[in-house]
Amino acid sequence: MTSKNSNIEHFKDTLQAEGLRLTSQRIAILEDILASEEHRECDDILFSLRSNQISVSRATVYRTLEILEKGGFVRKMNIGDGRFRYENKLPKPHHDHMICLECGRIIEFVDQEIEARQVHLTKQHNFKLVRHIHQLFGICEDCHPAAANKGV
Amino acid sequence: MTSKNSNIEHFKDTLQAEGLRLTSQRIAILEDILASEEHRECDDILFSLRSNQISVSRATVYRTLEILEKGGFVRKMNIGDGRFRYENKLPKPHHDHMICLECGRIIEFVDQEIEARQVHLTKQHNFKLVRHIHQLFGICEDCHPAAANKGV
DNA sequence: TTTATATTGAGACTGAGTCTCAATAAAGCA
DNA sequence: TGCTTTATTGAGACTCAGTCTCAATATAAA
Repeated sequence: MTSKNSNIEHFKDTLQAEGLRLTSQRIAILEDILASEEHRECDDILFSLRSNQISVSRATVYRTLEILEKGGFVRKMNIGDGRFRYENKLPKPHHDHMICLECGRIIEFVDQEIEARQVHLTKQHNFKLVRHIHQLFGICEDCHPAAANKGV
Repeated sequence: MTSKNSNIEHFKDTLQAEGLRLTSQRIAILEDILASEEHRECDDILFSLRSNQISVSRATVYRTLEILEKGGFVRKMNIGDGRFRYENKLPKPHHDHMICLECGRIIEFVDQEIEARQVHLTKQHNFKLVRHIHQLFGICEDCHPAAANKGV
């Protein structure tokens, strides 16, 4: 609760710094995102709000998501299927994703060696690294039970 | 020339194996792709064909690109800007991409350590790795000349 | 040739996301 | 508190890449 409130406070500050207003829609959207650990697309968020009797327009969700992304509250990601997903970014360190091609499940991972190699490689090309996308597509253990039984 | 013809032969075989027909449009599209080392979107290919007085419909380009992708002639990639790009894949080993946020330039790279870590990480999660996307976004040396002058 | 059927082109359609604009609601001020 | 200014909202029009439809055409095999 305290942390939730501090997030709302932080959001309020972010808005104020940009001359934006704190509206009930924006708070509702932020709270919905903070309450989820999933990687959801706009409509998932919209339907989640509606299931809580909160009616917001799709345009407002997109608009708020943009503000939240710029403010570092949300991470916008693209897994190549033509839709963007958004994940709660607040308490999380950087990570990349494994994506199951069968069930869509997303597993987060980080690897310091890979991170270091990226820096090394970009330096070699005199390329200023700003951000990266690293996605491993495959089949998760729930979707290939035979292999799962062979043990890790 | 010989290699180009062998590619067309290979394409012919691929089509035959699937019960598909060899049409002038399909050959023209494949030849255009083989002649380019760029990462182009559909319309780039379409305009390139037109500049050679070859008129093909956009739908046919998309349809052929799909066949070429399945046949391993072409790699379809998504750099997150809402459009797909296609690159000639034929003589090339696997590689990933650095993408300049300013000029759109694409630099190819491979790193065996990263490849190995990916395998290692997916094994840890009992995840069957099928393919991956690794994109490093940043500013290429042509777009930050000051930094370039400081040397590599 | 003829025939069966895959392919093509033109344009309608789809779907995610953006834009427009009148109505509404924050926020600062009297 | 009420007033005023102006940011925000919602609804739906719009955009744009990509897909689908279907009649006309072209390929491949007989």
